[in-house]
Amino acid sequence: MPVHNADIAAAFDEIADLLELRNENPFRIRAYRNAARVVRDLRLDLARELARDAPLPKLPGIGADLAGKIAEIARTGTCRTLANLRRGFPAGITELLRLPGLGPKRVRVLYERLGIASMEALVRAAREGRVRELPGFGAKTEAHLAEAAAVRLGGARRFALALAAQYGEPYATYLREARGVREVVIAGSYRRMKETVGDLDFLVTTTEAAEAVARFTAYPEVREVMARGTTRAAVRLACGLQADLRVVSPESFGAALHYFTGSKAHNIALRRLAQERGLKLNEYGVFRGRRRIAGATEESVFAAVGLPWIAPELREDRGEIEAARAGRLPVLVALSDLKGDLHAHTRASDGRATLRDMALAAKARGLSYLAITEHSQRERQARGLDSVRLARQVDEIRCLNEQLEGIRLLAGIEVDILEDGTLDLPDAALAPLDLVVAAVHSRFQLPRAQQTRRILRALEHPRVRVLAHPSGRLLEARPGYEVDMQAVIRKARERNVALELNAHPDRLDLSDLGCRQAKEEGALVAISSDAHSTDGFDVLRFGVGQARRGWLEAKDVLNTRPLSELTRWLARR
DNA sequence: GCCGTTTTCGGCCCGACTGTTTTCAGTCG
Repeated sequence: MPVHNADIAAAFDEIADLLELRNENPFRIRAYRNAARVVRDLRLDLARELARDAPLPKLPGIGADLAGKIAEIARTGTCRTLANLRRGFPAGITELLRLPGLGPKRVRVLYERLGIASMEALVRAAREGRVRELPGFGAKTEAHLAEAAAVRLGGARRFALALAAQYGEPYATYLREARGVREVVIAGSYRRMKETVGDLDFLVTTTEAAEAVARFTAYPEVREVMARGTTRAAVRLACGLQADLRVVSPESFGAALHYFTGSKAHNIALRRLAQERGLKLNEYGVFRGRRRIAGATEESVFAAVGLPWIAPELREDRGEIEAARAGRLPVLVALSDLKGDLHAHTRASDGRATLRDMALAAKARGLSYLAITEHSQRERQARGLDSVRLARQVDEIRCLNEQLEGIRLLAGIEVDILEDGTLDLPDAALAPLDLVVAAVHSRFQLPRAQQTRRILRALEHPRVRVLAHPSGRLLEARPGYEVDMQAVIRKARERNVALELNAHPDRLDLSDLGCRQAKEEGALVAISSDAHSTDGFDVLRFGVGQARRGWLEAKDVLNTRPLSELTRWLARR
C-alpha cells in the first residue's frame, strides 16, 4: 500500500486529536496540526522521495522529530507515537471532536463518565437525558449535541463553492438593505474561492450593529439561530448551510475583512509578523500599544506589517507571505484575461442549446472564440458523436463561422480515452478538427500504474492538445482516480498538451494544488467552462478563482491568448 | 514540537459567545 502525503497528514491530525484528549501541551498539539497541513499541501510525494533515499527538503514547522515520524509513517503506514496514543482511547472517539460544541474537555468527560465514544452512543445518551447530568453540561448543551450528532450521522457536508454562492449572494443583498449598513462582504473560504465551503462568513460594517444582527437572524431562510450577540451571530439556513455574521465599525473594515477571510494559518502567520514588529493585530486593527495605526483597509493592514496586499485566494500560508516579503507575488489571472473557452457542448450530444446560441452566449461574455467539444461515440447516454455525425458538425461549424461576427467557433471533440489509452474515434475523424480534448469517463478503478499508463499513452497521441478534468474527481461525491499526477503533468509539458481546469461546480478539476504543480512543471492550464447551456459560461469565474488559488498568472493559462496566438499554438506540436 | 539579527530556553495569535457557573471554562472562528 503506497503511503500518500494525505495519509501522513491524517496520522498527524489524529495524534493532535489524541493529545488534545489527554490535555497535553497545546503548543505541541499545534506543531502536529501545522505539520499535518504542511504535508497535506505539499506537491512532492514524501513517501516516494524517501523510498528512493532522497533527503527530505526542510519544511516549515517540521524539525528532526517530526521528520523522523514522517519517515516512520512513510515506511510502515503508522508510527509508534500514534499507536501508543490509540491504546488510551477507543477507536473512533476522535470523530466526536468534529461536532460543533464538543471539544477535547467535554469529549473526555463524555467518555470517562458515560463511556461514550461514538456519534451513535452520544445520540442515545442524549435521548435518555444522561448527558445533562454531567458537570459542565446542561439541558441546552444536550439538545444541541443530539441535534448536531444526528445531522452528522445523516451525512453533513461541505457545499460546492458555486452552490454556496447561490445561497450566499441573495443573503448578502438582503443584508445590504439594513439601516446604517455600509459594506457587506462574504469573507472566509468563500472569498478565498475554496472549492467547497463549510459555512458563509458575512462581514458587515455599519453604524447600527443591533440592526444588522436583527436583520441577519430574521432572514426568511434561517432555520435556527445558534448564537446571537451584539457584534456576531450564527445561524443555520434551511438548506443546511451555516452562516456567521460579524459586525464591525467602518474604521475596522480592513482588519476585520482580513481576519474574517482567513485562512486561520495565514492569520496566525501574519499576527506573528505583527508581533515581531512590536504590534498587535486583531479584527479591529493593527495596534502599537493602545494606538490604532491601521485597519480601515486591508492594504493598510498589510502595509503595517511591511507587506504588499496579498490576494485572498493565496492566503493559505503556502508561501504567500514569504513571496510578498520578497516582492515575488504572482500577478494572478483574472476573469477578464480569458479570451475564449475550449470546452462546451450543444444539443448534438448532451448540451441543451444550439451551436448558434452557444456562440452568441460566449460572445456576450466577452469571449472571442469557443471550442465545441461534444462527447464521442462511447458516451451513449450523452449521445456521443461517431465519425459521421462529427464530420457533419464540423461542416455546420465552418458554415456558421461564415455568418458569425466577433466570435469564432472551433471544431473540436471531447474524445474518450479508452481503457488501453487509445482514443474513441479513428485518426481520420480527428484530422479535420481544430482541437482534440481527451478525457477519461470510464474505468475509474484501474490500478494506479495502469491508469497512469493509459493517460500517458493518450497524451502521446499527436492530435490530443488538452486533457480534460485530469483527476476525474466529483466534489463531495467521488474522489479522483488513482494516478501519478506528477507523471501526467510532466508528460503534458513534454507533449505540449494543456491540462484543463474544468470549471464545472462539481468538478473544479484540476485542483488548486494541481494548478500550482502544473505551473512549477511548466505545463499550461486551460480554464474551461464545460458549458452544457448558454448559462454554463457563468462558472468560469469559479475556475478562475481556483486557478488563482494555484498561483496561476495569465501567461500560465492557454485561453488567455488571443485567437491568432491560440491558432499558432494549435498548429505546432 | 518548533524556533532563534535580542534567545539553544522560553516563548509560541487573539477575541466573542454560550451555558453553566456564581466569575469563567470551553469552544469557535
